[in-house]
Amino acid sequence: MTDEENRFSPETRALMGVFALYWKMDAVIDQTLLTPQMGRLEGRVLLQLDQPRRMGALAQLLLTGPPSVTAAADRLQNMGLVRRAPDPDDRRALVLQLTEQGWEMRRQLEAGASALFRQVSGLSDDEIKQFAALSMKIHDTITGTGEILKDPSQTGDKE
Amino acid sequence: MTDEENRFSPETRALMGVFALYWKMDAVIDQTLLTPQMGRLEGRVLLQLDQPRRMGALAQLLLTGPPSVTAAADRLQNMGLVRRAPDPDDRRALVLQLTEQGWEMRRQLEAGASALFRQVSGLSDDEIKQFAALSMKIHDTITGTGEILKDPSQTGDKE
DNA sequence: CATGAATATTTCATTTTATGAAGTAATTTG
DNA sequence: CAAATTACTTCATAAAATGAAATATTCATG
Repeated sequence: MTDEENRFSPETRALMGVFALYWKMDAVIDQTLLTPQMGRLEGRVLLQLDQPRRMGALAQLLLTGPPSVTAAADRLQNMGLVRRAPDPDDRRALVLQLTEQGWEMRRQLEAGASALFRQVSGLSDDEIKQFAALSMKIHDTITGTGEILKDPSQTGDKE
Repeated sequence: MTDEENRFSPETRALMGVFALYWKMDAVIDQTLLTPQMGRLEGRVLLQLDQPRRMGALAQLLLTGPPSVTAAADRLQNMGLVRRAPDPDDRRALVLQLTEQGWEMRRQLEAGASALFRQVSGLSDDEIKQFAALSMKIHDTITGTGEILKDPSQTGDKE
């Protein structure tokens, strides 16, 4: 770490790397890994579908509104990557699940992103492991709780 | 780390955390830290303006096209947060620099994001420092080189 | 030093994408 | 069983990204 960079707080330094990494990955993934008919949101939906999920659950996970999920699901369905199935527990609801082709696409996406991460991050295998451990901790905090903020209006309910 | 999560490669685990963190931060920042008239791109421009930068340099840093930077600069200028100044080295070029108000806004943004990071990451002070060190390494690899990819058509030139 | 090619930015038209309000169907409440 | 709520979709609208062309300046070259 250079002196230049020491003037930033640890939090800021953490964010600088995360943001740079995300934007770089996002741009390259969009250009190389995603088919032209597939936008960023569709990619994110694919990644969340490691298990069947309800449309509403996806909207909540992706921090977006139901109409966006509907649109993304439509496009993915047209590409044959996902299928809408009725939710046995609630006949209003639909679960989105990957087709065989969808799994293949998702696998490719994950593999491509992993390879890209190695290239772009420049970390050694050992550093990647360290980074992964901390990163996973963050992941669990975010997905596990969701209600970190003090303001109750921000804790997941949008309507 | 749970057994559940062990089935993912270190690279994937690294990315899961980074993506979750980014999306969460992005959403909350947009809702709370940015003024309504200010979009995500404007926020990113502000963060890059720790020093005056040319419009083109910003486009390259932000991985977007010149028209987007022009539009963002227009909006920020209308809010009184930035100023366009002629580049002494090249009369075609303009450098964008923060006004006093812009610095204040940027400071707020950085402080707000840092505080938010503490909350959502759930890491201890010590873990934050570790994470920051690795994260900064990634940051330097990305910003320092830019030409990591093998394919020459992807190494920064868009036209 | 004049001319053509390249570069920096902007403008404009177009397409994508996100957002909000209303609509339909099913569930829950009382 | 009626009213209120919830899940999803549709549609209209607003916001954002993208590409092509225009202007001004610089650079390369003969």
